[in-house]
Amino acid sequence: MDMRWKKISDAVVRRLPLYLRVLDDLARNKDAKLISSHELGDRAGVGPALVRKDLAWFGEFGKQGVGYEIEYLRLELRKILNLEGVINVALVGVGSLGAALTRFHIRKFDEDDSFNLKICALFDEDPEKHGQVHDGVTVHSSADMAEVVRAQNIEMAIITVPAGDAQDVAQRLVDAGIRAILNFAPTKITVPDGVQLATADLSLELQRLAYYLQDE
Amino acid sequence: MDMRWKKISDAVVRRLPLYLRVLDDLARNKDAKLISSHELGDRAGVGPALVRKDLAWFGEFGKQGVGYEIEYLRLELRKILNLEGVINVALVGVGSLGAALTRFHIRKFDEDDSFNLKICALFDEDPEKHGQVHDGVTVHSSADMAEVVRAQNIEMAIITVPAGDAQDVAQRLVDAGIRAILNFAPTKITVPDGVQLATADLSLELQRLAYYLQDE
DNA sequence: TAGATTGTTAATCGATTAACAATC
DNA sequence: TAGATTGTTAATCGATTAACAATC
Repeated sequence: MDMRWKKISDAVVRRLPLYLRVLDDLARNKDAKLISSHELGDRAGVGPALVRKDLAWFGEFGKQGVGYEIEYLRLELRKILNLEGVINVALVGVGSLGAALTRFHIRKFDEDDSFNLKICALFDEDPEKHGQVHDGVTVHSSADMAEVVRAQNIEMAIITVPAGDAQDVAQRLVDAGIRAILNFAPTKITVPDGVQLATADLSLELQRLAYYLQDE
Repeated sequence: MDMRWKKISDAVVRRLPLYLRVLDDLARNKDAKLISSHELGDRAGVGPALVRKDLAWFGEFGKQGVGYEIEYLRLELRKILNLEGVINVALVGVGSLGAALTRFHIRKFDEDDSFNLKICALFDEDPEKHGQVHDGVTVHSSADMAEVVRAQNIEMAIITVPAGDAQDVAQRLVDAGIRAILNFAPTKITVPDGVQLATADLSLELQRLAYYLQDE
């Protein structure tokens, strides 16, 4: 059942959530039962051949001459992405950004049935914040990280601490058993092999955009 | 003076802010005067050959047998990235996320001399918010967008409105003369040629991370 | 059946790495 | 000088696109 003997490239994995989002939208609106690689590609911003090649890594989901059944492909993609059940997420650093992202996420989780990532614990160094509840989620001491992660079966974490603390927090998360981290702090952090790291570094993005503002 | 006859690939441009950050850090700490492509690469997470090749697109900045002068390369990179002067940025959608990002950015702008992107106007549909001031920045009506953008010489924008409004807002920003947009809304938006779009789509990133949590 | 679209292979394109002459 | 490191070319690697037989 597991098609992953040939390691799938991250370039492919990055497009799967894009496809899933298109399918979720179509399923919600019940516009149609079927979709071609051409239309799925158009909506996701990807070429039709690439859509077919990406999906083919995981199996044969379409019918020649017909296309892909939206609801079926949607469920298969959720299986592939490991999004069938709820995944519990922790957030470390309850400053204004951390609190805002918590609200943003809890809202998305509540409103969107197909969004299965749930922030279920917050951590902060500041003892003043311990016990606070933000959008229904309790702030814990960073000292209790390992314990809370285990007790609440947390698998993923978001880092929103100041840049100087990010590497240290990442290490503590890894020690607590976390294997996927989304880092908002504007600094490079390193994690051991086997731990996945995603970066949301706004400063870098904005600086890149500045390049394109010149001349032309 | 302009080395950009051969269009530089975005893969290259994305790494320049990474190099710049390393150089900014080194310049601040005055650790050394010189750096080799090997060490710069290590600190930026890039191979040494690639560092040299990236820089070579824009000129010859190093000395054989010696390396790169940190302060000189830093200033050259700032020129290349168009970060010599302050770039004015607008933010549209003053919800909790927009407000938090504003605070985050204003703080970084104030604290870090080498960070030249300044949020100088906020926009929101809600008339209740017009005239509010967040971290020293005033909230304007979206109806006044074109006027404020012109008056304050705004070149870049950040979108933090709900997904359903994002495409519409993007179009209005483009109409107002904005040529670089960072989109936080969890939806695909399209912009005309010549307008640069960066995406900070947390849902997609988290869903991608979920993939790597399985098995192994 | 005729038309459409998949899954897959081959061709192309682009990005990274290795190697090395030039030279500080 | 000897050792080190650049800038650049050639080789490799990987990802995307084109093409098409299979088949619904």
